[in-house]
Amino acid sequence: MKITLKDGSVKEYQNEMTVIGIAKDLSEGLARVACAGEVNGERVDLRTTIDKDCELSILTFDDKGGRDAFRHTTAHIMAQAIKRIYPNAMLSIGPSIDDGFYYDIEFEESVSEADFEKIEAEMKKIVKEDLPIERFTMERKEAIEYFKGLNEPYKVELIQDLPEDAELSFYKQGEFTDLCAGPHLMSTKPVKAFKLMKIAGAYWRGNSDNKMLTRIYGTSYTKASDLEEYIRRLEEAQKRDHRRIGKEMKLFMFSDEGPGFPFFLPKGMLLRNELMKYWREIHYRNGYEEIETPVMLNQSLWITSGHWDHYGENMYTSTIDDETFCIKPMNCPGSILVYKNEPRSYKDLPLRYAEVGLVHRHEKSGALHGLMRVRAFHQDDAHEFISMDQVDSEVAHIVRLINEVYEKLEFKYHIELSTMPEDHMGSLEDWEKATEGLKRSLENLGLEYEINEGDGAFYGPKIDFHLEDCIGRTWQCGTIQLDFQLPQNFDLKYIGPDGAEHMPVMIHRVVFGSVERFIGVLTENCAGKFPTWLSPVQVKVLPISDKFMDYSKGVLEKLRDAGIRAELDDRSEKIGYKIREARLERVPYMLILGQKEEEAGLISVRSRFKGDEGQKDLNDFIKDISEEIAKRENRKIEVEE
RNA sequence: GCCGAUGUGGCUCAAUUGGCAGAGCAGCUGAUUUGUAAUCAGCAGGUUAUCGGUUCGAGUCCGAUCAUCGGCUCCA
Repeated sequence: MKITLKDGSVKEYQNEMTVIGIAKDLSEGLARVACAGEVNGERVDLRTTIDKDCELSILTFDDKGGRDAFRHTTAHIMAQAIKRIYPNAMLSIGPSIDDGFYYDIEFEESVSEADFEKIEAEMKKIVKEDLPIERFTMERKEAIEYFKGLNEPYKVELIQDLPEDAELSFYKQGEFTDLCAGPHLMSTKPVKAFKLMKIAGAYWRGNSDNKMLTRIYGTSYTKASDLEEYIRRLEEAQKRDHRRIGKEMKLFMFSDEGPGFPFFLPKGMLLRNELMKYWREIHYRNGYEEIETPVMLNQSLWITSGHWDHYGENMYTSTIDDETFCIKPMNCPGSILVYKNEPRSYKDLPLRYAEVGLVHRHEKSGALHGLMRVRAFHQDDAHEFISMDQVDSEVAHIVRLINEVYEKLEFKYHIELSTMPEDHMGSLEDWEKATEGLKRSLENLGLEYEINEGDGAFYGPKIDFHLEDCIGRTWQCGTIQLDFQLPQNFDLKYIGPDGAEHMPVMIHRVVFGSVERFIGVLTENCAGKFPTWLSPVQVKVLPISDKFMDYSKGVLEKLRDAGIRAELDDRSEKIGYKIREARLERVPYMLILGQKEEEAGLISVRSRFKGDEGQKDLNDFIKDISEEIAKRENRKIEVEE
């Protein structure tokens, strides 16, 4: 048989071979680090026998497939350890994930992180026992009886839900056997470096009507040093947490009196206002007109829009003169009222109404997360009224706009297309038409996207833009939603070139999403070192001693006259101390002023980008920094921090 | 909302089996007048999240509530 390897070379063997056998034949070194194999694109065990021509890759920990096998084996080791300590624990599922693995387990007793130590100790023993891992299959009936006998109801349910003809594979290591598709390592021995990370509740099958199981997260590496490096990286990432930086830089705060309601502090307001100034410029340039609609509107409006039906329990309400008013959770009905305020013509389309609206949504207490998930936030919304044949060009127009903003701020993002949810309005036909329209637009633009089945808005499918936070969680920011429902509910019309009435299509879209969330992501992306144009304080003036205070005040005044956000550190402290503090405040530029500068009529510039930039003429500096700000440059940091 | 954890000056954290609530930083006052990541000294700052209980005695033990953190569910 002929085996085609990853590098394209072909190996020939007379007899059948196992994957590990071929690996050994290729090199002993490779065999030692091999975790799994991939035969014609399908992941297999190292113990799998190959008896015909195929393409084969040997997967190591450096390959995703190898890493998955390694972590999955670690999950089994953890489960085995847990069954030794808690014989009555019932196992459900335990997959590998991006940076480790987890196992969902029902415990009789309450287990907490305090128990990790003894579980890890037992895991160490299992690794040391060097248990060979064997794979075998069982008949469905036999398998069900087997797990019933072990009192593993979740396993029984998993088997029962598999198709009748599915092959049921099992992995056995020592006294422990688990239902598992594999692949797995050859033995427990290579799992040298592992750590249980956290414990959390997780609903069985991800359904909140089901029982909550205990999920234990862990991770593992082939070397202890890699595990340490991973933990160190996590700690580094935590320093970028926007909640921490927001506190350090005095950008925003929260109070027990308003859970989920952010307070913006002076420095945070400067940042937000700059961001919105930029937003208004690009929206004006892209043909948007800004409006503002009321924060509260009569409940009847929300009944017509469908929000009351689909979302009522998350809306804040108030009673005024015996009538119920709802605090808006979205801006769209307000925009619709503006649309209906006058007769519309096809010549008005696309009509783009932008609104930075303050919306309130009663998010569940457990869902709140810093600025990322709040109960009151500003949506940089726009509602567009277009004709059916403008869908493609308008979606492309918006995608380009979002892309421009994300690139300006150097964000990485991925796109998801979300389709019809169970709880929805409107006909299947409309949904298909809208979904196809969005797909077509993305494909015309040549953009990659994932499909997120059933995750659309109740009134239409959507394109979502997801940004990453400091520890790799993704947050939906930009979104483009196509809507045929609200125009119907509100009986929207425009007069076409044929003189007849037509119904417009609505697009709901945001670029930042929630301004608050966007600031959170932005903060974590740059670790608080905002580009100069967004920095709350752009220049800090630092006199060497009080003797140079007058000169420094003159410099400060000139900076401020030029529209630069500058502050003076007028404390009687040493220069090293003032520099240290300005750096902790993440101020991009420091001007150090002493005898030399005053005598020469110059300034000494120290920046976060290049460190000491030497002496300069103040007017030259103002010219340079003003240009950097006006162009909204993202100046690169060239010095070691 | 659910599971688990946490809550002590503005911030970061101490406080032995239940036994006098403490430190550093920040703040204030004074001295120092400083050349590129922390000058020195003094002062002030607390109903230990809130409410209740056990106890001679509670930051510590128990219960409830609130908030926060990590997940799960949810996110129109």
